[in-house]
Amino acid sequence: MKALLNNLNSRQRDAVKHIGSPLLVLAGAGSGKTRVITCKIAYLIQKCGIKPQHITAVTFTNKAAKEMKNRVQKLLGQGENRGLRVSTFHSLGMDILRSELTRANLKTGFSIFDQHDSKALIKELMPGKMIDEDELNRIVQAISRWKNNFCLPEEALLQAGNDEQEHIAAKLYALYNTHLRAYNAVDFDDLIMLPVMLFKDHPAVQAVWQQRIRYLLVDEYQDTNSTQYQLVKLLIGVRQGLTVVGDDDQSIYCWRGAQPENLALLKEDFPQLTVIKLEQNYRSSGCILKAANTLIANNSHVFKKTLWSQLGYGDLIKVISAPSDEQEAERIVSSIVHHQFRYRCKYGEYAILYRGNHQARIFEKKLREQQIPYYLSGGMSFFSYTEVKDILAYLRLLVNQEDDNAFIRIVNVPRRELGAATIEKLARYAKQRHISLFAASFELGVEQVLNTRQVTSLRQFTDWIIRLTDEIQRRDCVEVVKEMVDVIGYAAWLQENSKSDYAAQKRVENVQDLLSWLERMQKAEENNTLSLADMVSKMLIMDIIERNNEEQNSADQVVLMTLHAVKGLEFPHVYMIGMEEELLPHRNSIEEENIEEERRLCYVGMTRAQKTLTLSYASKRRRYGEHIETAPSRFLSELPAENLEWINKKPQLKEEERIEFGRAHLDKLRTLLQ
DNA sequence: TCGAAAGACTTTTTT
DNA sequence: AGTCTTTCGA
Repeated sequence: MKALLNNLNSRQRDAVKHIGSPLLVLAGAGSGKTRVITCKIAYLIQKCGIKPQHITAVTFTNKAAKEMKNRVQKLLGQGENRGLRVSTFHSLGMDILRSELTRANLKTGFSIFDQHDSKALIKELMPGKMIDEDELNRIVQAISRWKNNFCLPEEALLQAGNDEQEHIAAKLYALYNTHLRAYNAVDFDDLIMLPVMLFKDHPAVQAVWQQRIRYLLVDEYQDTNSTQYQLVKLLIGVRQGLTVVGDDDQSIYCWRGAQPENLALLKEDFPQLTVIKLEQNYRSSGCILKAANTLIANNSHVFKKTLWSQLGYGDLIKVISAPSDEQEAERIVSSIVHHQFRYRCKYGEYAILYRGNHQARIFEKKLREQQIPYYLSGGMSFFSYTEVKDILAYLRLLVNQEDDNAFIRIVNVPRRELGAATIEKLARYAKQRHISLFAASFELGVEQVLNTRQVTSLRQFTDWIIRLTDEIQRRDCVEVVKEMVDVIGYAAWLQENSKSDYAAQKRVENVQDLLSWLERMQKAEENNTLSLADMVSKMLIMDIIERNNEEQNSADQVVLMTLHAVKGLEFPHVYMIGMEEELLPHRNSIEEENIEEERRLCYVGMTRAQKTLTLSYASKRRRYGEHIETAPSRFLSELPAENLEWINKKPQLKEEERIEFGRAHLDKLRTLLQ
């Protein structure tokens, strides 16, 4: 215990020991916030006698949750963390819903729709044949925004007023929700919103959960949306057991409803709130930290804070320019090769960071040419592979036969002579009778709509599914699932439908990964009580790829990642590429005049670096196949010149650009002198 | 109903 | 440039 606290600085220690009232920890980048949270959990258990099952820590990503769990385990003795809940907001929401199915208006095995499913459903519901993709996206976003702001369809309709587009979206919102419920399904946003509704409607249920969670810790608080904050408030009630940790400078998720204002709002909602700032940075060299501070000083702030570091000044920040995106990649890769050779570093110490996923492609190519091992993060989620979605759709249907989306997805995969035309007819019939496609297949009425052959194939399929659901009850469900994959001949189907043998093999592997993950999940559960339904829902909100990360993390590979995905991580040597106007800041953000979030994104990237930081840009870039002239990012000119080292000579600026560049510097000097 | 080939569209970030 | 979609012919 002593050792536990001795490893902390005084501010961190205050944060850990503060129990009496709600606490807000404003933790700058690299100031040891995860350490504070994990130590606090250990402290609550060991020193305050709070049982682990009464403590819940909430994070935003499964990765962060996992990391936190591991670190707590290391601090505590064997078995001392039994019952401790460290989860994402979404899986906490799911647990709440599962504990109160009936009152939440759900049935066992409810499906979780991801964006793809949701989008497909909304598309179905949109009137008119001509569907404008932009409009669809707008509506999907609008609905998500409403759910994130805890705005019910009725309110949305009222708010829409005379705005025709909003009105249409609000109407669809209501319709979409009705259909979700009919499918016994919820979407991602519902996982937060429905628990809030549940608590509001049933104080008794709320009380149960308040008993269950006596101390709540929330990580990355600046990323919470309104609905999530409401959930936090409902869980806390009048009790004071709350610690939230956040950093308004690292708020980069406003576009999906995050409200960094929630940090300031805490002060109003909890008048007894204590605020502790963590400003000592343990990560980056002085030079990097100073530059990052200067950059972020250009943003407006509610909470002032200045990071400082006891680490040495370190190397200057390198700026590399290149005539084209291709050469940019070449220069960066060769810079890594040289550095790695000269200083005997591991490849795993380097990270290449960028704004958009597509930027990785060219770097992949160059790294492969040089035979440098790399790890590409993000891009494709494991669950977005068609083969994974297919098998998952089978599982969803086994668990929840009302899930029409799952039904449509796999009814003819592999081929069962039940093509689009047949399903179309079935769907029309089901709609008229207000029942699911699955249920419709058993009705006598379908025999009028479909021909004999179609009916036979259809019933063959649905009967088979029924038999399987029955078997799952009686036998080891993972075994049944494995057999099912064999029976449908899925591997052969993949072989036929892949472009190359290699691709087919990869896809078969993915399916096997999915199955072995199911198996592991089943075994991990103590008394083997996990039903298939539980496993499917768990799986849908957890990304398997994150599980494999562990192996990948320990492998010695250069990391390629988006600036969003890199939050929370650190690397000895960081390369930020594509430091150009229209890219960082992104052109859409420039249009929306949302430069501050882009600046924070840049700040997050810079503060990942421990020893060296290299920024690069190209003056010509390929976009949609054509060459575009680009300009260096304004953020480069916001950095203090004395912290930068231009590797290639500064590109010739046009006269007006040079004046602009100089003016920016003068402005900065002036503000510094004030 | 299915496959090949032309054509359209893409790039913001993700639980 | 690369990927996903639509179209046309069998």
